[in-house]
Amino acid sequence: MRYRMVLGKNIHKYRMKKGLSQEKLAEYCGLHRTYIGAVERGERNISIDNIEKIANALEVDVTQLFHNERGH
Amino acid sequence: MRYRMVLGKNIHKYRMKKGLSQEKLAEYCGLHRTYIGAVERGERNISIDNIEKIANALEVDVTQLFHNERGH
DNA sequence: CTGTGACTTTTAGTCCGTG
DNA sequence: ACACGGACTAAAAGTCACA
Repeated sequence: MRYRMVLGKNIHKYRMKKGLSQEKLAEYCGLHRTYIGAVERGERNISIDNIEKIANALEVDVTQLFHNERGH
Repeated sequence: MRYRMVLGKNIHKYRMKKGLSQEKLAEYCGLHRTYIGAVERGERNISIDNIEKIANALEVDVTQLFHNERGH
């Protein structure tokens, strides 16, 4: 199960891009700040409804959150 | 919350494309057949780990399951 | 082969803190 | 501002009998 890690990394990336704190993002999507942190670390098995909420708050498409940047 | 509907439709589509029954797909991804059915109908708020399992069983990328075909 | 309602178990998700 | 923990509540996971 490693897609939750990809998701966490991407949430972190887009959150930083918007200059938001975990607290602010949590506020925008109606979730708890400790939960956002855990998701970014890949510790939680997040559900699709919440993935959608976070994507909306970050103003990105859901598919963008699943994009796996491997590589360099 | 409507991404779970998109997901359900796509799971159904790719399952049909492979000529699988809900039972067979359930067997391949280690889930229960009634659960697969409920997900296809958009009744369950499925988590990322299970989305990944289903994508693997269908041999498609996770992002494909989120692709929204609109259009007539 | 699939839909549905009911059900129990597990975990998501919250809220209180700490360093 | 973030990581992490414990305790708690809401909801998802997972199963079943029957239509």
